[in-house]
Amino acid sequence: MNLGISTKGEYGVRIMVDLAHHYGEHPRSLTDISQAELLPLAYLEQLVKMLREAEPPLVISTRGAHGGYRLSRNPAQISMGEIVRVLEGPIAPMICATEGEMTQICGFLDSCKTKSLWAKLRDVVARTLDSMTLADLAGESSVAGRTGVTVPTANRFIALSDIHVAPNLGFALPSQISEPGEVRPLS
Amino acid sequence: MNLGISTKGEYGVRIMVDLAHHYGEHPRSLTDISQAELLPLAYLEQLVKMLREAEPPLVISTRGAHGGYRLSRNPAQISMGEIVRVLEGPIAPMICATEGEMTQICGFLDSCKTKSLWAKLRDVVARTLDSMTLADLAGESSVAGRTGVTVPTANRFIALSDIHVAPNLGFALPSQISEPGEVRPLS
DNA sequence: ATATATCCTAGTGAATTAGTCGGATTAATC
DNA sequence: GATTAATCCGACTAATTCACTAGGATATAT
Repeated sequence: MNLGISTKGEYGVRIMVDLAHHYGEHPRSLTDISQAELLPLAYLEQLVKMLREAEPPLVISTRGAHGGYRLSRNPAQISMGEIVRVLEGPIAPMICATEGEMTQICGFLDSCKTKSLWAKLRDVVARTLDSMTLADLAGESSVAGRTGVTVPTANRFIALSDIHVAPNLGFALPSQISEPGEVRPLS
Repeated sequence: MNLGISTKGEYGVRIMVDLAHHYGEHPRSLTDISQAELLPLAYLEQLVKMLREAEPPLVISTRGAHGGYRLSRNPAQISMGEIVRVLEGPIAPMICATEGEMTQICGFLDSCKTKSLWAKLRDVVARTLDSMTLADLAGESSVAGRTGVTVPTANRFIALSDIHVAPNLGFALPSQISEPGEVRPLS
């Protein structure tokens, strides 16, 4: 079981974590990222395209020499759920349990009693991903990963310009499982 | 995103739910199941083979005319996690986050900071699947059949619209999310 | 002008998926 | 004993997806 996370999702998340580490600096080139993460450059180009064309976009590009990519937002305001949805599509254990709409498709089948299982699975995954932000992941030191100790140094990367925004404390998530395209206004 | 649940897992679970529904009766043939569930018989044969050869086995077969399959245990003692693992393999978002052992493989890579995300995802999925039994899905207490005592069905199906269409759920999120959690040594 | 980037489309070998097919074996019933 | 109904078993396959690779066009700092 691979949980549906392909290299698209894996590499894409690593790109975003890398960019989060360099948030506020100059644009970071894919060449640098591919060397730092030991990932094929040409493949990353495809993935970063998805991140850039997402609505709303997750990264912003600068062309030409000394160009590259940077996050479109503060890392604390980019949830892992948003990233994964852009790269892997809507969270769905199977076709009849796609996020948002599944009530109808299998509804006529008595035999389809497994719906609630897949729905629960989907919701639990969605909530888990939506409850973590890029800042949570980027905040972990690599040493912590080696020792196995998880150090969730919460919410670094809060730029001064972002202070007026209410910080996301990671609880009481809106769990907006409805539409990936819709922006949560972070009320 | 398909969460790694292929038709193997989907059909296999439906076989098990079907068998749970006929628990205590005669062996149920795959022909009956395939007609009831509208699934290809020859394909189900492959899946039921996995269920039968699992250690410990999930179904027991009877050959010859009037033969078929029956559950090896009471539905309340078969967790959905056990079924899914048999059909889909160990629960793992990706290779470096396989159940049980993942501390080592990517540990040397500074870049691999996404481990905790996939580990959390894996744990939350495993916990969800392990917390549900066939009896929960079949919608009836299996004890009732054996003891003769009629047990009111406590675990009725939760309508999917209740789960994800409602704007807010009105209750606090389960503690599953916040806990980093260790892997449950699947029993 | 050159080097360094992003951008864009297309192709490709390997693997997986979701089955199908043909037949062998076993057991109940006529 | 023959027929029938079922489990068993291995191999084959079309289609799709995965994980890239190739080759260029365009944009920009130096």
